[in-house]
Amino acid sequence: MGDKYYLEHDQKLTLRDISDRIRRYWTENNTQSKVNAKERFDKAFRFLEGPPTANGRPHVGHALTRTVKDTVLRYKNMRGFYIDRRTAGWDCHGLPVELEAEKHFGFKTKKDIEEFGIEKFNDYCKDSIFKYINEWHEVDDLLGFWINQDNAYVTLRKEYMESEWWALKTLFEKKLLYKDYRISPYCPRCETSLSSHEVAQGYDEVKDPSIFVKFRVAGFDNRYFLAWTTTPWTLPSNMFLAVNPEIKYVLIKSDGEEFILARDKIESVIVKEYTMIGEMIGEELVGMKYESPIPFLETDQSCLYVVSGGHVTVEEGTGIVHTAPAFGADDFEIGKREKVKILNPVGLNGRFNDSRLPWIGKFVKEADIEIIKYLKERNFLYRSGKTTHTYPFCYRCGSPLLYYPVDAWFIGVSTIRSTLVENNQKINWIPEHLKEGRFGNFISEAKDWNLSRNRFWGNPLPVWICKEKHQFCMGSVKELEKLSGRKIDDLHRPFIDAVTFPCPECGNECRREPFVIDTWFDSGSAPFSALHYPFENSGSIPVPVDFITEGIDQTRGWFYALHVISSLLFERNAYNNAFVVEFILDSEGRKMSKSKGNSVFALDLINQYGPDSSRLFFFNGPPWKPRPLSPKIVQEISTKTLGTLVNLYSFFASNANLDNFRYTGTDRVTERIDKWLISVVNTNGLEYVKSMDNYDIHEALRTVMNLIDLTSNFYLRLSRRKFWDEEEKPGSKESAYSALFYSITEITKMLAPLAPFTSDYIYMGLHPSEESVHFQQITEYKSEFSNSKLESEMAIAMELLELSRRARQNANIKGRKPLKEILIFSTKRVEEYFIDPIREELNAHSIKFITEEMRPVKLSATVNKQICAPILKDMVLEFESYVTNPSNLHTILTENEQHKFKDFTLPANSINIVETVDEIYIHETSEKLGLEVFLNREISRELELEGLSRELIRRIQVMRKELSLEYTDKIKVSIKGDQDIEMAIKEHLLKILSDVQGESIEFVDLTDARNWDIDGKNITIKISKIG
RNA sequence: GGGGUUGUAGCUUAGCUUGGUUUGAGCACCCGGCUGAUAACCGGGAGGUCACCGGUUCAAAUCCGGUCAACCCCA
Repeated sequence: MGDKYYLEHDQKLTLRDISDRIRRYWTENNTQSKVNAKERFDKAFRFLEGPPTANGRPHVGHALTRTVKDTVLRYKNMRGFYIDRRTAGWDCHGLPVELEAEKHFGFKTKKDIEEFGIEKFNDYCKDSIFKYINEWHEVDDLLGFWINQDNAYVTLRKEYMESEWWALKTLFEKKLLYKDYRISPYCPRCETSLSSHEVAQGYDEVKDPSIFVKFRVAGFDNRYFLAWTTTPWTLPSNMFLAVNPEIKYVLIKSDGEEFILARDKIESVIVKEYTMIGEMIGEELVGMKYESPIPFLETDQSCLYVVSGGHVTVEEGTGIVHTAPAFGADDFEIGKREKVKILNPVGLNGRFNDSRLPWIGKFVKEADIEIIKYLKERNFLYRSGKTTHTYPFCYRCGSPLLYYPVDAWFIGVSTIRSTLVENNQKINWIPEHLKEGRFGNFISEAKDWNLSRNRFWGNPLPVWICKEKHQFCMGSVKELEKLSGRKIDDLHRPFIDAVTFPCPECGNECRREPFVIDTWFDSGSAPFSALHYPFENSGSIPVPVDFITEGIDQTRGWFYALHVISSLLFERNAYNNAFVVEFILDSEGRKMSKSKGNSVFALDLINQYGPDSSRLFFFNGPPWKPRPLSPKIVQEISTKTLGTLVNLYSFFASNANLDNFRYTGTDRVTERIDKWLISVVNTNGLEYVKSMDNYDIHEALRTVMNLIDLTSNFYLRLSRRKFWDEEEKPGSKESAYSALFYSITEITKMLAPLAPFTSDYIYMGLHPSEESVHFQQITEYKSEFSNSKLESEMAIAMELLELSRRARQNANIKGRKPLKEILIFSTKRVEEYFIDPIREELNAHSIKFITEEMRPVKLSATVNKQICAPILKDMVLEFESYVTNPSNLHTILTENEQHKFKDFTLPANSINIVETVDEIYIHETSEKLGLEVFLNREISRELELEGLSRELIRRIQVMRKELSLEYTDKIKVSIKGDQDIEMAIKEHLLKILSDVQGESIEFVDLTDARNWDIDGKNITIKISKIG
């Protein structure tokens, strides 16, 4: 026996053990950084990591995106690309972090935080964001996510924040960063306005009051405008009623009162009988004065009249819209148009704060009931009820949001819509439909971005204002230091708040605007801020990066922020390829959520199944379709792919070591079936590369799985005897070993980006002198390397084997029983050598190819009486005996168009030609490939005995295995059976002995022998090891 | 209310771009077989209204229109 050149696989080693071993190896050898060493490559692929916040545990969704990232990057390495910016990143700021901190301290309001101290509060925030960083690192390490953690970018770093300041100043100078007083969605608990994408996350169904309110027309005792609202608390702030100038309105009389409302709404609004008094269009109502039903907030301004509003429809309500400019975007616009100072009796905490109101101090939503009661008592309520609709809540704390007028800073995104759309054309979206679908639609109607947050833990808005409203945006730390004359170490609040300077224009003190910026601007700035651009790395514009991937929820989050910021600053797209994945569902197909308790953490997944199995699961089907996480599926894909591959390797290594085989190249592949395998590898390799280049990773995996299946379950199944029998002809073993080696090597390379641990284990086993599969390049497969002729020949062999098996089953002849003869007929050209690989499986003494005439079928003719009876009448019987007489068959067969009988001419279909297969043959047909097989079913005594001998061999082998004997261990065999058994053994003694490594067989019945049943015969066998 | 995606066997899915055998696999199930690599494999069976309705066409899972359901996004 030779030395063990190829690593012998220990069958007890689990996939997990393998990954642990490889992980250790990578760490010890510094493989990760060596693989991506810049000098190894001459081209680059630029990546950008989307930064998570590490204040929560990583779950399966994170494992999924990290797997996608890693797989793509490893593949690109193996295609000759240096991965630029393979660097981790962490998102640090923002409301979610603050909320965790508030929870921790038990704070209820912003005041609590201010009293506690912003510095201490922010310190806590800063500490909490890396609460789970160790678990994130552990997941990345276990999963094999090769990303540089040492140089990770963190959005709270001074340099990072400074780059954002540069960006903001750039926008400020282009007048794209501006302050405005606007209605914004506002959380009264967090006391801050929110951006639209934050609002989007918090819609929920809610029951609200639905009331119809009477507004008395000025100068009439009994005539009212009817308006509808679901927010009674806004009624004290009513300043106008809005009508659509083009809609038809009516004046009606009902129950002694007169009402004005849209004509189309009478039926749905008016509950009692009514009479029509008059009809008009909305325009005629404009300007009419009315009285407020809740007149506490009297104002000397000109208001309380009807205005026109294009937004008014008849879909809901009455066609007359109660307008409180303080509490709605449309309302606010009307207030602006009518040039009024808006009435806002609600404080920033969401409570009434105007002493003229009886509801002072009440939270507005809680005042609804009392306001309804007030209206009712004064007969201003036409009717009331409840309605269910969706309403926005704060996505973090759950408070209902108010639409509230606040000072805020905006980025003028809406002005660059066309640039956004243009740049989107340059992006390859995976899946494609996002481009024109969800993402495309969104950017084409992009709104201005509310950037400011009235909060604490974030990058402070770098804008200073003096009391004359002169504004200064700082574009760098240096600039601020120069103006303020102070050294600035920390840009965070509260330190930055203390920095003031005299206004360069008027000399008054400039103070910072008290906002922090939306944390989405942080992560959206990553392409340049992570590089401290342009203060450092200013050599080239940092966008676009080549590849990013995140979950579908980031379409309007990170993908959007990146796109907008890059378009604003650089007029470029931020990324060339955006790979968007869907959620992983639980095993029942439900969405995972904290509240349902069905979330799976990344660690649990990896610990349960191991890294490679987990990774492969993610590519079982397209990752952009939501898929359930079920143990069965993970198991299945793991066994099929990794299990089979490991066993392929194990088979190769143990046999190659025994035979002292060394791979030197595919030029030693000489045998047809081995060449076939090489061709199949190449054909599948082409498919693989095509799929991977298209980011169809799941299709690439399917291709590799197919290749593994063909290699293992077809090629090796048919070839394995070659690996342990004596060589049939010189070089045939080398040929087989070389082909198998080549196939396994190629498979490991293709699989390396997907299942990096197992692949590396096997690759290094095959190549003891190589450092890692991850240094390798994917083979340049070429279509001219595929031998399609050979592949289609083998397809015919495969089909023949299948036909034979089917036929045996139909005739109830098991595969171990040799057949006398198999006849093969094909309409296509089939050479005898096609069947060489399957000859043994066919198990027949004779296999013959036959021509059509040789097919063992009998033709006979019968009469189709329905056709010929009307023609022949009483001659039918005579015709029948003519037709069925075999001696006339030849004549009948030669007549193609019509049949002649006596004086009659009969149509072709008057005679049916029937084919009967000779009964000693079993017949199976493949129409697809034009193949027919005929299996001779006669089993002679000779065949019977040979079959029996194989049955015996099989049983003895099972017993050898049960005793865990080595291949080389010799045994002696004791058998007791009937005469046939003894005869079979005598006839085939040498074959049996050599197959089972037996020294001798004796016919004795031992008491401790094992009983077997072979085709109804009772046999006892005992084997014992010699020596 | 508007938009997007999906719908093929109990489960996971291929085919749909470009219409053309009887919708193809795997898992699980049943029957049979093979087996010194494999908890693997092979053959057969059962299991499909290709969500539904209509249209175009000689021909529709595939193209078109509509409906329904699930999920997601928006308002």
